[in-house]
Amino acid sequence: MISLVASRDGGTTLTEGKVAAGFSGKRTAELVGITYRQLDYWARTDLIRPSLADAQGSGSRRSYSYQDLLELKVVKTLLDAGIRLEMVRDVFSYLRENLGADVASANLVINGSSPLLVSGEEIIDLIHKGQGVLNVLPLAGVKEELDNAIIDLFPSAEDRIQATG
Amino acid sequence: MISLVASRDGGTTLTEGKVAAGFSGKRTAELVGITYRQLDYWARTDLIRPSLADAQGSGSRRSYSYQDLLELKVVKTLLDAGIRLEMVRDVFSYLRENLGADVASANLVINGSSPLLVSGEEIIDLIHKGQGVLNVLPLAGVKEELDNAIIDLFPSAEDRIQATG
DNA sequence: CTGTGGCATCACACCGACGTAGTTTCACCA
DNA sequence: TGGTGAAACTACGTCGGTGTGATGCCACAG
Repeated sequence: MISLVASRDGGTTLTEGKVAAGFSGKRTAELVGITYRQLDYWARTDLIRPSLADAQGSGSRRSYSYQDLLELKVVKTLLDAGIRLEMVRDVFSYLRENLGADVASANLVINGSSPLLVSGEEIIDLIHKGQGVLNVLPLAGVKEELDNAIIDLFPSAEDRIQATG
Repeated sequence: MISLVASRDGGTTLTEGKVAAGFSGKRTAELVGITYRQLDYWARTDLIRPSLADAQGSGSRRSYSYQDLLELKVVKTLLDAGIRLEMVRDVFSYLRENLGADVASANLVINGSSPLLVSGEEIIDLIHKGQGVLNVLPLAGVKEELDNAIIDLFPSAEDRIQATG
């Protein structure tokens, strides 16, 4: 399990120790590498909503958690791999129902519309018994890319990213 | 390498030994499990064209080879797995340029837009070094399903399907 | 307490990948 | 050697997933 203690949106200045409110919509899009329009569309259509503060009409602000960013990055990675958004929706709704929110390490394996979280060893079995298409995504790489993007934008926030699992 | 010696479209009757002209559009769609509209669209947009006889205007007939059916079934399987047609196009154009037409056994592995044909053992390496999404499709299963569909429609054609590799 | 920058929202357009319906034209059978 | 059924073609509609402004509105700075 991995968590970011503090982010750098809102807050009067770049004061150390300030626990910010999360990531704004625009910043989230930047960090994840998607357009604001995509982020907006995905929120409206219930793919991924900001867990810290949802929109409440014009002028309000969405606020995304670090966990949200991770999930968004997973979506983006799957899209880049040529997977349809519809399938991504199925995957996430399934994961949310059948697993905790700790979609963190391990590998995401998609077979049809029933995804799994498995270790590297277990994947081999799946391939040998493999019927149909197997989509394999190592989540560690996703986290790494995201953290690099964050550090790239906020160099001093480096120490705030802590590995707990 | 796997080849079907004779099919069962055209030809006066079900005469044994008759080497037919291939599979008609409608039959091809049935056997592969797609709609005629999809088959038509894919032909028009240069995804997969009938290699035995292309269309020559209204009233003409397309004629698909067994190899065509295999490729069409691969496309269908990838689509069912939630992969966008655009990615499928990239995969096939790459395979046609960098490999022979013997897209037969082995496993199809897609990493970005540069697919590979590898054995079961080699896949393990790819996963360990895995960056990004890996799409794995065992082609043996695809052929099996196609052959079953053909035998299902033409029971007496069973002996005409020969494995040569 | 108020002005305004920034964010959500809206309206419109667009493109790929088809579905549906109607039309044209050939291939094959009688 | 025709007729005709079936296959290719055309036209039009649709839906998801965006891009592109324009507009409305609130949160926060001052």
